[in-house]
Amino acid sequence: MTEIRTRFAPSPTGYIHVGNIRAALFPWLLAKQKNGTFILRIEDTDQARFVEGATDLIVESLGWLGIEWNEGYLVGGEHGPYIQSERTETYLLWAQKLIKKGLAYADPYTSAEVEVFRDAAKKAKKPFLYRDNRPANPPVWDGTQPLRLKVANPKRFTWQDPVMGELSAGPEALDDFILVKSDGLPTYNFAHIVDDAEMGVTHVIRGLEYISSIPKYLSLYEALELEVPVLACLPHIMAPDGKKKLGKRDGAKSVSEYHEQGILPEAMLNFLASMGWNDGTEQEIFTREELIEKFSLDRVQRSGARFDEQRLLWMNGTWIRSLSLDDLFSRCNNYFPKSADSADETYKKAVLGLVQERLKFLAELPELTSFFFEEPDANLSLITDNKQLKKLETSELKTLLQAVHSSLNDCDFTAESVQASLNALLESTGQKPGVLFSLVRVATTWAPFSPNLAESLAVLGKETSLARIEKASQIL
RNA sequence: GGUCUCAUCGUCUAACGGUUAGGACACCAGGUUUUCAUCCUGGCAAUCGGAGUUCGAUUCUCCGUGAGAUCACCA
Repeated sequence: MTEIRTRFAPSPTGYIHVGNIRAALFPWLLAKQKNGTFILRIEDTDQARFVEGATDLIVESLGWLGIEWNEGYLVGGEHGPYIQSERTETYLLWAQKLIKKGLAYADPYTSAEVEVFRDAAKKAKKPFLYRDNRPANPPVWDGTQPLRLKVANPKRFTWQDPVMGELSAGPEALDDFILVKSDGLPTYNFAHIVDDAEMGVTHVIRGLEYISSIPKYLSLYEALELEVPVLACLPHIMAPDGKKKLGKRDGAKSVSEYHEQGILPEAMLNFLASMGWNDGTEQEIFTREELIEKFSLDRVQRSGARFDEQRLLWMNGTWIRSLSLDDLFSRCNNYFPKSADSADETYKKAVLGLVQERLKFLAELPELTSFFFEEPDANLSLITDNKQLKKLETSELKTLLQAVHSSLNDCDFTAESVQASLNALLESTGQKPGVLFSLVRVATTWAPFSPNLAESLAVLGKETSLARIEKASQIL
């Protein structure tokens, strides 16, 4: 059996957004599953769109998700270099082969002249094909003109896509496209085919936007006499609101933005994979090992899927809850509120333990926990708007708080003993839990919602809890 | 417009041609001595339309319709 070799070949034109990261995920899963090789290749033949630092961003995003490559950019390999701008000699070699065979020729026209052809075709209501205007006697290519493929016999191509099934397109889809630009650099159309062949790529997996160009690639493979790898197209991820392909213009977030928000890489991987793929069972949560084990191209969905952030958040929440406290804590370094900087680790862990089950993403840690680390500002509307507390007179509230204070004063402040004291107060004051517990909660946290009361007080400690209750009874 | 592709709850999806069309997210209601969350229970909700093949069609075929992609010296 031949080794499976897949690749991700991004262009360094900006950040990687969540709409196109699957073009890395799926080929990586396949390579991992088959003990094959996953290659990272940088496609930087468009100088105009090159963005400084974009490559680092790509590397960082892949690294965060744990999509590691064992050949290619930075790690090297037998088929390098893995940056297209460093491979121009190779492309020129292949271009010369085509010229010798009479299958490539210099384009003598300026882009303005080509534009005239295009307009003429439009006026005649015919689709524009460059090959209809092919020059009879093209000049010798000197490298300053674009080099075009000569499609010798336009025909219908039929091919097998593991995701989409049998695909075909007629000769109208074929044209004399540009192989080498007048700047001497190859086009994507040319370079990626040469590279995939030289690098021994067996499965080309990419977004659906390439599907219309595949007949062109097929004609080039034929001209180059190269074996055609498996060509698979992945359906688009659509914008959450619209029905368009998710792109940066529709506000597609970068992978690193989700990283910063505190989405777990496990959740992101799980979510991305389960958009457009499932194993046929009712399983929703997959570990990365399970994904590697179970993934298959023929179970990839054929239609586009909308990016549903709520579902991502749900999935992230379940992943957060599945982590051990220590593991979760190790990931929260940059997410605790500023006021927690001076707090000790044991305390921070205890706080984290209280909110673990309600955390949907790490960046919401401050709003959930700040009152554990700093004195909260009193917000009396929490009492006046509370459907239980607003029924009581201020004096009654004060009396209650004083009762709580003195009762808790005799308590050793484990969660159990705090609960026991509060329960006893329910008896002695004759108040309903809805009143008493809400009051204590507000007085100690001044937050619209907070974790389990007894546990919160236990973590807060006797001194702080009593001081806050005391202070609250003065403010009222 | 040409070419190509797709089509099941609001969303993500399952269903050898035979199921009361299943699950999950979201939403709604109830329960877990207070809030938010978790957890549990229940509820709402779908096969784009029309022909054909078949005893039987979400599934196969055709025609519509809708949606998307692509038609660059971008990838």
